[in-house]
Amino acid sequence: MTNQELANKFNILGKLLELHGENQFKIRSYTNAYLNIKKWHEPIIDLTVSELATIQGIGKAIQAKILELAETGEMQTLNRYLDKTPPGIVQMLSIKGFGPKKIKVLWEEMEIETVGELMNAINENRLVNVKGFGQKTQAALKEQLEYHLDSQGKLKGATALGLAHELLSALEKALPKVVVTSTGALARKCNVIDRIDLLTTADLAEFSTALSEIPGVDTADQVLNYNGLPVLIHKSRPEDLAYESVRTSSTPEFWAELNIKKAKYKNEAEVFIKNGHPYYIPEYREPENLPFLEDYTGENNIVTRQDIKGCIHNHSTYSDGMQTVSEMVDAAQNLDYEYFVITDHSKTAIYANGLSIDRLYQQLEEIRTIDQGLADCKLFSGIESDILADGSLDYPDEVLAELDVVVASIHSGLRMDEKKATKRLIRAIENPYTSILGHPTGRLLLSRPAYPINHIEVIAACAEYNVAIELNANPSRLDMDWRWINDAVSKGVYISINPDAHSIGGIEHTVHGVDSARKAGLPIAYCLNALGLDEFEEWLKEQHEKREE
DNA sequence: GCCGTTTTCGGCCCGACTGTTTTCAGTCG
Repeated sequence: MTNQELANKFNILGKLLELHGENQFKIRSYTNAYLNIKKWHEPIIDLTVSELATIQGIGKAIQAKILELAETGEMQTLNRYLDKTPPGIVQMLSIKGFGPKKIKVLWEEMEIETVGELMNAINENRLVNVKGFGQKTQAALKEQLEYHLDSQGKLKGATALGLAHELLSALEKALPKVVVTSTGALARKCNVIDRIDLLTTADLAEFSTALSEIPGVDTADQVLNYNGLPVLIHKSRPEDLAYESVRTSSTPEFWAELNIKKAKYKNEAEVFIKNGHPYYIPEYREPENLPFLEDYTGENNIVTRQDIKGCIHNHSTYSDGMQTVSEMVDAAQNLDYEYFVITDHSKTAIYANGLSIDRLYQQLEEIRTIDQGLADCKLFSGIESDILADGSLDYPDEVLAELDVVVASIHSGLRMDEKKATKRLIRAIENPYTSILGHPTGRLLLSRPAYPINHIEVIAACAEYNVAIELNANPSRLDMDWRWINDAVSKGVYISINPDAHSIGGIEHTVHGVDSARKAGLPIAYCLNALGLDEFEEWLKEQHEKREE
């Protein structure tokens, strides 16, 4: 059990207690335990009682519950509360903008116990008369609920890729002589996936038998699924494999545009070349790329993980990271990064232990000392500065001037219309201290929609003010969306593929960002952190000159 | 439920934002 999974148990327990009107401070204790467990630097589940006791906010009762989870995988207290709460109510707890207090009111006063009943009540305009609710709350809730329902049955790309990988390994073991590959949205490395597509030359009956014997595969519910994700099998004759591989991995719109003749081909590349196309990598086979086919630079010019030389936007224990600056940069050095940028949260991000000016200076000194001791990796200073409501940054200019890199991001006040959000972002982009615009739309895939922005205007502003745009590589964000990359590249804007790492393990989120960037065929030359150290320092010099103009 | 003691129980307590209120409650990052 990972710390995140363990922490989630206490988070849900806290929310359930709140639903059932328990003591506020008890609830706070569980919520504290959730926060502390989530960001602990080693696996909590392996710790002994005396080790657990050293963690702030973990007292006797919570120690016992962790031990119980370690031994049995269950927590009786949690089970008891789950038993006396309708599943629909538990489900509602995961809808953003809708907390235990509001759910409790609806449950007790309206006797709403399922998501369907909730949707009905909203559609019949019945929530506006409930105390504490009103027109706006009802409308916001409807929006969140629709997003929530739309997210059901879907997985983030990184999670689905992991699942598919397991399934393929098991299949290869069971059927060593036949070809099985993933195709469809998995092959395109989509950000969100709702189905596993497999392509095989196996006999279907034999394949189905092998499949049904793999743990996690369920055929009972009409639709074949693996751990809840539907599985679709595409059958190919061996001689059609290359053709079928391109066909099934392309979206129908992209495939139609290609006009491929049905014939025998040796491999995917031949399918494209013999039909007068460059080899389009699987990730790229999306309709949104059709208007930009002329800009396709070819497989060898598209960014890969190996091209990424620097690691920008990382957190440490100074704010909400799990590891120290020194531990983080050591890990980066082991991964052969040429440079590493620490950008902890700024002072407004109180929830994330954002840095006061004093602590920022303290960290700056530490960064400079550590950097002097590094042989193969350059450590830069930075900040992830909150963009405040009016678009200004979070520290005075003379403080920002001390830093190598400023990533400017919005973390609060997310409910904005397009006009307000665009204006707020552009004001931050115009700030001469801003070097990179962080996660431009604030989306959390499958959990929180993006706030709307006019991305054309935002990208144009980045071009004008020489600001790079982040592609946040956290699999929950992947923001900016890859669909906007073609426009950014055409305007000469650098894309920075940043892990937003909060732990050593988070550093390699970078691969998911690369997957997403490849969907737009991002050329290496337009990826900021594909620059080598010398070129990156040149770019920093430009950034700093901007400050003096 | 946790913490920190004046060692046996009282205090604990993000701030911004929003929408509902008419001074506050709920939710979020």
